[in-house]
Amino acid sequence: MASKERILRLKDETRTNILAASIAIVKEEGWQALSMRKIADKIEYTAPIIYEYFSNKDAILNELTREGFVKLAKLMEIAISEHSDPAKQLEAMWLAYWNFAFAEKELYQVMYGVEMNCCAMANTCSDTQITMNMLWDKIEEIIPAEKRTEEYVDTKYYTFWSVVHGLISINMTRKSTSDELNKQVLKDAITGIISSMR
Amino acid sequence: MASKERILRLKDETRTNILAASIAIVKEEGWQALSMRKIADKIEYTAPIIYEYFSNKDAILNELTREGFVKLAKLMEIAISEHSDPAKQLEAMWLAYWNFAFAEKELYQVMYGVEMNCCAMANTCSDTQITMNMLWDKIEEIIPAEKRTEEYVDTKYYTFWSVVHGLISINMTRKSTSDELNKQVLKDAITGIISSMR
DNA sequence: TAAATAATCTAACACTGTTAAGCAAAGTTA
DNA sequence: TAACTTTGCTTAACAGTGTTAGATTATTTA
Repeated sequence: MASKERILRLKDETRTNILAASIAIVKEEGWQALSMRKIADKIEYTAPIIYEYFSNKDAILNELTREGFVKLAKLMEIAISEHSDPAKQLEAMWLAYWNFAFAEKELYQVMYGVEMNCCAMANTCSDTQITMNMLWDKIEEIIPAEKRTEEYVDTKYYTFWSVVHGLISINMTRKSTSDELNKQVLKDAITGIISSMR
Repeated sequence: MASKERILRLKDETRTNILAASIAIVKEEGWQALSMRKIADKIEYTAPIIYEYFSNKDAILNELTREGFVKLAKLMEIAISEHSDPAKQLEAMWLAYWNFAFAEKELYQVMYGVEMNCCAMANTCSDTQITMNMLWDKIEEIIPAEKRTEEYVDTKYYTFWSVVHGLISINMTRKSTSDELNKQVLKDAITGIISSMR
């Protein structure tokens, strides 16, 4: 009787173990090192066993993504509960989002498709720099002389870059949003930041 | 005499062909489908030949990244040349950046490590939605009633998300920037957008 | 104890990046 | 012209990947 429950509990446990082993491997060696055989090794089984719990590797990644979103939602609820003013709440929520991204870096990566793969973007090659410098210089030019410190230019530069790159990569990973909305957000952000500079 | 030059030119040509074949494959089937053997097939050689032009697969990706930055820099110079007012120039530069990202989607992906790998973020699962809704609702709450249209909330929501996600993913791929600067940009952006809402 | 079922593993397939060995044509030298 | 060297390219292999089918072992049931 109860043995059935025990078995079910055990099955559930190895399912959890698979996920835990996966995230552990990723934390140790990065996403590109995650393989079915390595997971199997860690849970002391052979690879085909995993397919009785997940239909394929993507299913594991999907489940980790789901767990990531659940965790994030919980953190946001906490953030809300710690303030009463809505504006403060919103700010705390975004801060929670930010902190989550770095506290659970690996989860954030699989949730939002950041880097994961290839070449590590090591590229500090000169060509990478050119574009940056062009933008940086132009921003510096616009900022009135009395405000023009390196720090200030840096801040504005990163703000620009973040909003534009963010909008782009959000659009690339989930392609739902309308072009109208994108252009709107983009224009708003650009003109907003520009006007804030002077 | 001249035959040496011809041969060198041919060598250069197959180098170019390798890069062209690579980007063609990626455009047809995505980054995860890019393999050495497929490239070799396309240039009508066998795989080991590629290693006489590039030390490994990463080197190909690096070269494509470099080419991407060169292209982007050129587009930005054009953007500058088409305006005289610095603010307009800067705006045109960011628009050029934006347009480049979608015109040369594959290059942008390898340049900035967007998605590339895995599971395509298909995830329209409910858990994904929860976080979004929490933020969306809170934003809606803050916006004064007279401005509160769905479009307006959407715009603000995406602006928020873009700047935060952008800042995060920039930090994850190139980990140079200081925490000070990050917090500064983040706080500035959040409070800036919040104050712009009401 | 024997049959049936569940749990697990081995072996294999078709791929991946990468390297070493070999072949055949071309160029160089005697 | 004959022998030698270099070049261009291929085949074969290694170790790894995700995934599946079949065999094997262990457990439960009759």
